Amino acid sequence: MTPPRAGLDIDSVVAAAARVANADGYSALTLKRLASELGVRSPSLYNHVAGLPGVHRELRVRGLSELADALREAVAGRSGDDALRACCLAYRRFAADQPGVYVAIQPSVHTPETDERARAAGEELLGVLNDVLGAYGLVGDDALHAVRALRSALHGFVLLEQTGAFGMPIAVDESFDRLVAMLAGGLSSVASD
Amino acid sequence: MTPPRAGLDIDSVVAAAARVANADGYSALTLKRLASELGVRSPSLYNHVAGLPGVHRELRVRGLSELADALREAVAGRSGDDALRACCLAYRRFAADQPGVYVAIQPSVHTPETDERARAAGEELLGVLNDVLGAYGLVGDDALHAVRALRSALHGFVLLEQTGAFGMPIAVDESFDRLVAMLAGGLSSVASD
DNA sequence: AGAGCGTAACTAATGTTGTTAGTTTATGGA
DNA sequence: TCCATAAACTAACAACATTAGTTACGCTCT
Repeated sequence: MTPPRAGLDIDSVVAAAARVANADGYSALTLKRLASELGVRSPSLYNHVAGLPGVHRELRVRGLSELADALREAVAGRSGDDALRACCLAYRRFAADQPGVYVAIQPSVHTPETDERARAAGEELLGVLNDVLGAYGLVGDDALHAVRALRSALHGFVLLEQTGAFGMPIAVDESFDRLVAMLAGGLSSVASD
Repeated sequence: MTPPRAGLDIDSVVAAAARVANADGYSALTLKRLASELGVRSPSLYNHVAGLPGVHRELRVRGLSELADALREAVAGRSGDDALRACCLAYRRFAADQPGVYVAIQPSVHTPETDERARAAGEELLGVLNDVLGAYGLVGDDALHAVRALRSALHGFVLLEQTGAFGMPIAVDESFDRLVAMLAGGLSSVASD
């Protein structure tokens, strides 16, 4: 029979979790579904991850890390408005390509941040954003507020788009372009004060 | 004994749902929890709402309507940047005061928009935002893109704040003020083109 | 090559939740 | 006062996560 020794490991489990979450939504990511995806019974997954919360944690860490990589790569060799724009596009593309993983990345209200790897990956991500804003000459509080504005705008747009809150998807690309332009303008005006 | 005729109706159920969601998070809103909150067994709730999905729908409709009211009230008698700022503050306050309801308001990816009342309440909300932006002289596509930018920024900020994604809550009020100022500036510059 | 051990898979069983079906009984209107 | 309606109940079932205990593959070491 097939079952004995399916050859799973953490990576293959997390990869399957990403597939399921991206295809059918984060809430469809159950152990049963994940197990069937891998040709295995659900208890077997406990040999590789710490239950469903463990799957969520692993997916979050992997997602944060991948997103940070994607942004870093998009920004490489650019600076100023050019870097900002590339960063924003890459951010949106990531969320569009991996909607389930993007949801998995988000911290939940009632679980502060217990995982060290997730914290580190989050720092990594913030670091990239800070580098992008560095070109605007923002330091101290200005940089803090700017990165919050950037994150808010990106996160909000991506989430609204993903949930279909914009209604008919008319000219969404154009809307995003204008949002990015508004951010660029806003950051420049703060920097020049 | 207490049980016979507890005197429930849809409103009391939805109100209890809001209490639970706000206090312990949206995911803590289970029928069991809700029933115990109301001094009743879970099947009894089916006399008033269509199961857990029904609770979610009702809470969403009520929340959208309340938010629209709050924004309309905040904006009343104001215009321009003044109205925009009041609107943003009210939006953020609503999310802070009723975090669980705010989550309930969001559409989910895999359920387009089947409820007519929710659709109407959503339109209502959009109407208020459009009115606020009306003062900037935005029409047609400009208005569409502007309202999307406004929603993105507000939604993103509120969600990041709510989930604690900003880390230490340092100067969050100041961050919000600057975001609103950036929006006001961005809208003015678009309008004057 | 064969024995032995670690580990990945399994089955069985439990607790929680959502849900349905069927039953009882309070309450308001004839 | 009686009865029809509706609001509560109990009982039972299905889906899921999880734990405990069992089986058997496959690598390593002689």
